[in-house]
Amino acid sequence: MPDDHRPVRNEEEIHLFVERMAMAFADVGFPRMAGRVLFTVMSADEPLTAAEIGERLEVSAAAVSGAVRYLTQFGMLVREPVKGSRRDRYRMPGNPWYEATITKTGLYKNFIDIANGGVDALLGQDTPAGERVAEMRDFFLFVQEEIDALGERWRARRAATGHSDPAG
Amino acid sequence: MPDDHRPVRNEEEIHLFVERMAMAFADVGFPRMAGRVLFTVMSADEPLTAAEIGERLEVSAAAVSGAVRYLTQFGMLVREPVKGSRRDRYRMPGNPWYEATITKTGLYKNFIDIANGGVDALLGQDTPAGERVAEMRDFFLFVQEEIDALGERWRARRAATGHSDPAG
DNA sequence: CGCTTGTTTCACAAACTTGTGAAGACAGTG
DNA sequence: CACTGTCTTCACAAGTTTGTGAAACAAGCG
Repeated sequence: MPDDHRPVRNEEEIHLFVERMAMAFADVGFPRMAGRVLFTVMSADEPLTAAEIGERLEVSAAAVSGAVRYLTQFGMLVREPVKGSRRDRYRMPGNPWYEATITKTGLYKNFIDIANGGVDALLGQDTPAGERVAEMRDFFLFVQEEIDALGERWRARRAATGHSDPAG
Repeated sequence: MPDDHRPVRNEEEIHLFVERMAMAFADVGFPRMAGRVLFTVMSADEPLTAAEIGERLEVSAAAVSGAVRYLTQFGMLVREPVKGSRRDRYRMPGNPWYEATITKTGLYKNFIDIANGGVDALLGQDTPAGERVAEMRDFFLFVQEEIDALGERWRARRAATGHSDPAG
């Protein structure tokens, strides 16, 4: 028995964090179960198997299967076969997914394109309606550009505070 | 009959814009009908009555009622009683709602708070899990700060290109 | 090879969302 | 003070989403 004086994990509080974070993500369109799985793995010190994820969340294997398929598709989760076992392990990628998610998402790109169509349909900016839509488009355009630049500043800041830049 | 050579509105295309924009907003959690009403009013040159909105969208008065209640709550739509009539008119506010929506929304604030709870639950940043969650929190914190500053830059830019700063 | 264990797929059930019609409330008007 | 036109509320129906259990599938092991 190792003489281990570290405090033990408060699984209850951790689970609360997982559920809250997943819900916050669900509120902005992220699939519910995918969020729960994602943050379960994130809050584990070791990579987890599908069965372990299912246990911790008390959900079916089917639900886990669907969620990890979704998550690995976008590189938010990495699947690792375990040598000499049928099980796979799941872990967080080394490159933080949220950075790419926020900065590369093109969230506003969609708004901009549609708003552009609106300006055309409204015969340019010479009407009150056209002017309003054009202004909205310009704002989203501005935000999109700013957020593109933001990713660069974040990486610079992290490098300055002594973080490496690991790959997934 | 006025000798008016302006091209006429292509209502079909305009409606397409309304529906697309509403759907794009719905995809990020905005109520579907509220979006349709919002962009219908936005693409009208004159303020509209509830009945007119209902006609254009071919939806019930009940649906319009619910949507405008939602929208006026957040100042995205302004309700104006019409003198000598029981009808109200709805128009876009002078202060563009999207600016406040994006910059003041505290979208990331929520993530930050929850992630903070996660770091606590994970006993600080001394574990792999705690470190991961803390890094995510720091990123959202960074983004939130940047977006706060972004609003200021946008207003400065608009002022420079000769826009006034009207109130709602 | 068949057995055992773990994963994926699929049809379905439960829960939730969303918009409707109908009834009710409200405010000007004659 | 009833009438009329407008807006709001409410119960419900239709459509979605979401996760489950069961069955099919896959892969190591004896």
